[in-house]
Amino acid sequence: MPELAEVEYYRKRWAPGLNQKVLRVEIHAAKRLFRGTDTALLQKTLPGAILRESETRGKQMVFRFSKGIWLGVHLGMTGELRTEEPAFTAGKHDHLVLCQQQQALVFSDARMFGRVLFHCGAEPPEWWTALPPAISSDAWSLEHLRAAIGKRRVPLKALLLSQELFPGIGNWMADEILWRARLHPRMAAPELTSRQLRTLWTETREVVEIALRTIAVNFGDPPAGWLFHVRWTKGGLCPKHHTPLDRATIGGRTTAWCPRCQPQKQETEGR
DNA sequence: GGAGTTGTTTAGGA
DNA sequence: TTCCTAAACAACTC
Repeated sequence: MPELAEVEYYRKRWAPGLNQKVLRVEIHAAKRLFRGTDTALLQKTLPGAILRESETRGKQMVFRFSKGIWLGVHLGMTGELRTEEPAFTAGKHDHLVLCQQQQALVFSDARMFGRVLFHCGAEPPEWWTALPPAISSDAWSLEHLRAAIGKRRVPLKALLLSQELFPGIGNWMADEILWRARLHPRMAAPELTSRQLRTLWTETREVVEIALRTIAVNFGDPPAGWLFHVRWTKGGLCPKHHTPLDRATIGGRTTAWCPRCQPQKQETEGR
């Protein structure tokens, strides 16, 4: 489910556990969610540690504890965070449970495309520091985007799904951005006029900003009139012109677009 | 029963 | 080497 705004929403669901000690850890250590993670160290170190703060970057979350502990969580396709009663016992898909006095912090993920990372030390782990600049940050400038895209020939849709370039963007947000920018998902970056590139940049930031204002707060829907509301429905219509949406697999993912707003052949739209 | 799912990673081809 | 694509991962819903 989660793209950046949903990730932010789930991060906050563990907020009740801030400044409280972890008493006990339940873990399905053999699951692939923990691939590459030192689960023995996690189980040994986390009890007694106090949850201090948390942060998201794109789809990646980090929870920082006392004792220099960094717990990374990626939700994959079906992951979610929630809290339960302190005496909660882990169910089939509850792969990590941090039991505290007031509540249990639960990470569950049915499909297990998610991931848990663990690091212990004064310095932040490489998996956190190496993340690209956030779309809402000053560093994610038009120049940054132009340079990062380079001459890449892949369809725009595939570019938008690349977490290096558009951290936190996923399938539905990519479609939303291209629809608002009036760009066909199969266009390639080198075909864009400088004006179209600027529009792509502007609309990316706009969609991210609005999504964080709406979805991240209470898991609400994006505003009315967004493609989001029609992109999966059979016979979905463009919110602007009520034109039937086109659909195809682009960049390996199901993509919906409006043939009228986003024509395959872009007319020269001036400079 | 088959197809499809808001995500990454990797093997292998061009 | 670099860039790109398709398949794989796994469980659930329609």
